[in-house]
Amino acid sequence: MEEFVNFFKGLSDRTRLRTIWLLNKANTRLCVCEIMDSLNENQYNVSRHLKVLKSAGFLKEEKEGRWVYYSLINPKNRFQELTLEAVSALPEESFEEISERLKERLSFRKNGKCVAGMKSEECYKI
Amino acid sequence: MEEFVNFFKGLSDRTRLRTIWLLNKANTRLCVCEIMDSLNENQYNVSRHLKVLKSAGFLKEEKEGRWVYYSLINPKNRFQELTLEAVSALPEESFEEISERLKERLSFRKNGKCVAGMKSEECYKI
DNA sequence: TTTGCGTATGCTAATAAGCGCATACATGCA
DNA sequence: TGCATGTATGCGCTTATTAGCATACGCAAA
Repeated sequence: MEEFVNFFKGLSDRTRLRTIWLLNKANTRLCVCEIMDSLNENQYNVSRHLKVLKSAGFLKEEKEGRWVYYSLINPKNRFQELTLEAVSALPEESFEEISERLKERLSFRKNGKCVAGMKSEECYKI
Repeated sequence: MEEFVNFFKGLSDRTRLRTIWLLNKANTRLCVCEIMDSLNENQYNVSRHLKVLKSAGFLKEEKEGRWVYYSLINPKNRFQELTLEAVSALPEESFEEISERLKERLSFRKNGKCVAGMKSEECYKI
């Protein structure tokens, strides 16, 4: 029971809901700095919310050098599956900004990997 | 956005998640005392959580004499629909107790209406 | 109109959640 | 080995959430 409550708790915060939406939209793993820039949130909060989402069973992480990539776990059951579908069904308009920024941010990848780092200003200066 | 977060917040509490599950299971409106007894929670907490759920957009209420009946609102969009489906997909075992007590409690209705009141002991003494 | 009963709510204390800041940790590179 | 950089986390503060208790509200029957 607590498990299910925690699953919903994961989505009960603006930053976390947007994070899940973003990862679902991206349909690929994202590193912390990419999420930061897409959501326009600072590093430590993104990192902390990612931790919450991970322990709630939404995410898995893959470390790669200095970078840590997060991605959605495949749903373990019908409950998780439907919950994530519900997030997918949220109106696109509510996430336009982060969607735009994600697209821009991903364009800086090289060979499918993040190379831009945290100094997002650098990216957008080019 | 806040609306969606609040929807998930509605399900982010044990009592509220069980309430929604119960109303969905019952497939009919339930009055506060029936929910109390089914969940084995006290009156003021049930009442308060119902208020939260109502303002989050889950429930509607119908007053009838001294009784107030709550029921699930028909989903307004695909998001709400899928979220409620997710709740339905939760494992039955986790809700066995409240399911049993609901069944028992509903058996005390007369003409489909609650007449037992809050003194649940009375019901079970018969 | 008084009393009983189902329901709602104000007050308070306890606990949890979230953020800002500083800093620690880890890894790649000079 | 030392430094730069991406990420994680401990601390303190503020705000939100929840439960317990007492009590108020609303309706109906006497």
